[in-house]
Amino acid sequence: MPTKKATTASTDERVPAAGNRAANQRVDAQRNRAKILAAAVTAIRKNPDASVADIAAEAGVGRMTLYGHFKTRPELIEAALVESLDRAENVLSEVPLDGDAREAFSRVIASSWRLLDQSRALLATAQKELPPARIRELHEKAEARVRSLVERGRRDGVFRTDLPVSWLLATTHVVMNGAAEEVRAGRLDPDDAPWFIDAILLPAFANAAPSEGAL
Amino acid sequence: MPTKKATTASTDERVPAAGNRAANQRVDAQRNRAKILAAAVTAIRKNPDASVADIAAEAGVGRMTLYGHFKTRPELIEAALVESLDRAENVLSEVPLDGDAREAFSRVIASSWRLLDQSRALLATAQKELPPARIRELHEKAEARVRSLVERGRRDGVFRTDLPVSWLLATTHVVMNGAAEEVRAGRLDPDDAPWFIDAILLPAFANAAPSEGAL
DNA sequence: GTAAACTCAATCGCAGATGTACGAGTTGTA
DNA sequence: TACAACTCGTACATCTGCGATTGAGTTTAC
Repeated sequence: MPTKKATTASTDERVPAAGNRAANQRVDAQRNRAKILAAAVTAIRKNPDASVADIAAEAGVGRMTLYGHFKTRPELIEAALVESLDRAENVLSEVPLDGDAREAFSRVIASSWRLLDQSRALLATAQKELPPARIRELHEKAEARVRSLVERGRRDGVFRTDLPVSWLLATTHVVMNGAAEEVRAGRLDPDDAPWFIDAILLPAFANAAPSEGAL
Repeated sequence: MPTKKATTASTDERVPAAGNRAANQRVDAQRNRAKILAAAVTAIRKNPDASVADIAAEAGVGRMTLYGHFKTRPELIEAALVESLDRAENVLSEVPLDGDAREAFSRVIASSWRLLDQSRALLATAQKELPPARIRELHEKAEARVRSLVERGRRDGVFRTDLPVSWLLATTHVVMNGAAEEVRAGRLDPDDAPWFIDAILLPAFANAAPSEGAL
């Protein structure tokens, strides 16, 4: 019996944010834990198939030290994803969403696209090893933010209503990912990326002008 | 000593396209070869990490039969990709590119996006196992077709010129992939997909109308 | 200063994939 | 019909990754 599902509803007190952690964990252990999580993100970005040993090496700790903090590989991946999304949430919650929906949308994009670039390799890995429900759950907060913004833009009459919101969100997602890919390939300057994304998405999402009509 | 590299410089005459193949290969062998190539595409689409054994099973042949046709896994992947792109090329070469650039663009999209969906998993796998130069080489034909169309649209004044062509092509690519992803997730009807893609890309690529300006 | 917590190297068993070797059965072709 | 080509199962060697254990040494906390 693989004992695989011991992790699901385990009484592991380390996963929830913080507070009880400092009580029984030594400071160097906490440091190593943080180093490992950061290393997971960067190692997987370099090589999506990075092994646990690769991540440990990237973190500068022994493989067994890593296993001391994370019993299994999926547990490590999940913790890294949670941490990554938490940081993203902190950044995004600072972005003001009021005013013109188009301008707010641009602000969100400018703040989002780099974060997305950093964690998308990790996300792809997580999708292979974590249950899809867990993935969705972790992404809901970030997606809800953009969704409500787009919906407001539609109510305000500046965003088109002839396409489903889900398709507009999906488009936003892939265009940002595409920009990240172009940057990586050296065909796009990172500083230009937010503008390039805006230049595609704003006309694409705009409510059709009465003069030109569709197309 | 593992004697691993005895295979490297073999004088295998089977790789080059065709012509000498029918001469010394039996018809059932050719059929099996075709079955294997088709199976590679579908198996990898189902599971991007499909093993050689998985592909052989999907093809309904033994693993050793597969190895009789393709000495190594990369050789199999490359052959499958070449075959897949060849079929795509056959379809796309039928699409008329004259007339209004926007309409021609829509026609290309309508013909492309399903093909792209079918081979994108294979492409992702190939990118892990084949040298990048080879990948680029195989894609040049298809990309050149769309590129020249976009460039003509710019000369005709219907497509915008304030963004690099490479970014427009990259956007086209990711939006089509996004549509494929939405279809797979069940959030988008396959029959609607071409229209949804058009609805995003045509306004995004349109030369800015003088009445509304740059939004 | 002592005990507990932590780090980490070495080693093992297990599983899965690739590629090779052998060999016997089957089928197309001349 | 007879031969060569082809199929394909079994078995094997190799490699890689995961996860566990042992048994140290080292650092932190009390």
